[in-house]
Amino acid sequence: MDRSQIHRVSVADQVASILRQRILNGELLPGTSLQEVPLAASLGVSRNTMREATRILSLEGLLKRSIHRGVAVSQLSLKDVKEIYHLRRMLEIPAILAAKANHSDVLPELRNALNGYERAVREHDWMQAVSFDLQFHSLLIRFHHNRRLETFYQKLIGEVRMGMVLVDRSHDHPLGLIPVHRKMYQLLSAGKLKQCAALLAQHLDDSESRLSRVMDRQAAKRSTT
Amino acid sequence: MDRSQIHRVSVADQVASILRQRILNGELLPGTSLQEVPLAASLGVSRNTMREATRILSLEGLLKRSIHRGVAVSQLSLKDVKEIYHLRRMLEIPAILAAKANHSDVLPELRNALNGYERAVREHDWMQAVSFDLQFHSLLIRFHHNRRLETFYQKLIGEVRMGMVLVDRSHDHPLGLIPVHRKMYQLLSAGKLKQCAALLAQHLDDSESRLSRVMDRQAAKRSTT
DNA sequence: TCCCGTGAATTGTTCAACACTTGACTTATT
DNA sequence: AATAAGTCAAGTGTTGAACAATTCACGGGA
Repeated sequence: MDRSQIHRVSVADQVASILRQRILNGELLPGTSLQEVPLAASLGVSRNTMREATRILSLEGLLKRSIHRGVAVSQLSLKDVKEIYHLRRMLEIPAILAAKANHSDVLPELRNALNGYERAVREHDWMQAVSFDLQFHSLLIRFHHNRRLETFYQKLIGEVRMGMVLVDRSHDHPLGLIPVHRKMYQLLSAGKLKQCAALLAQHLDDSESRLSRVMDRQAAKRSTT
Repeated sequence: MDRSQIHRVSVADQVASILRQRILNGELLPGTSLQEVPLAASLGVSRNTMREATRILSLEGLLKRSIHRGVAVSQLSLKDVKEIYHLRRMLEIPAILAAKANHSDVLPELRNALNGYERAVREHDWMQAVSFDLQFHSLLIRFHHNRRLETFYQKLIGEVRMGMVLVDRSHDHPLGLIPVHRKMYQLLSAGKLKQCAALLAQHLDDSESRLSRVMDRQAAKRSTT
């Protein structure tokens, strides 16, 4: 076997990563059900390994496991969106307010995410724009300096992303929102934390209603099918 | 095999529950390493099932998995305690402040936990006192009305508990803290949310320093062994 | 139409084998 | 004696095949 690169991680973890990526990229749409045998075969791993991988993803919330009925890509409901954005507000806004000048090591990374975001929007690369958008927000959470919080938030972001990639299909590109991130970055680096927090709150409201609209449309489409 | 009880849940989940309970009860102390074969045999399940179970618990943070070196019960470091209590403050205090009279369905349950706690303390049943204490705090989180938050918080509480059961061995029973929960309950049901929040903040500080002390002692003991 | 067997398909679980790592122990070299 | 290299057993990682248990769709009978 090849295995050129160092495999410090187990095959099960690698399989989980591959599936995670497919889900977050929108290759596997919410509701898609996954069958163990064909999927394991297609990736060249055993069924047991595939089961470990799906176990991981179901604990992350990306897959939903129904006993004796297999796993399927999770579907966000409107209630889920509400819950997630409640949490985003609860976590991101205090993060901004906790951003002291002393730990400004995050700023360059925010700058980076911002640049990537703006470039992606210019090039109409929606998927990448989503990536950088969410990366920007993840970086904000870093101001809390709390590893557990970061992994929890990352899980939330994964769920959000699962919904956001559907926006592409809804032709509802929020191109008008481009300047918000830039503005937030400017306020943040100027130390105007309260203003930045206010802007963020507003931005999250926008984002939530946009995502809700998409989920609603999806739900309607499903019920007619 | 017996299997009298209804198994709506998979065996792997049941095994995970059993191990979780053992860890949270202090039967399996932090640092204990678990071997797949004997453990699986002792519970009468296959190695694969045991692996799924340990996978679950390691994603919950109760077990730590080192590739090719097996799993061990997680050890809380002082940094972990700090992180966890940072989060507890961040989540519990706003929960209190969000406690409106309109959803007071939690109050009776709080009352219940309170009674159980006080009884356990009177009877010097430390383990049960810890259970009711943590249940009380978990109920506070319910004021957020957010399922994701509750499961996340539950994970944190699991980690806290893993440390708290060590207190028993340290002979550091915080019996002087008995009235705090009662007082918090009274303030809460009287609608004096700000006062309650302030008391909670203080209580969390106490709790954190007590736990830190225990972890410190444990770490010292480990280094001399 | 409704209810109930029946059976194929799929998941849940077990078992046995082999591959790969690790850590301790042994041996060789200086 | 100290250190490095080699050896080996124990344990985890992964596989493949088998069987058990459950679900769901299908079709026969009241």
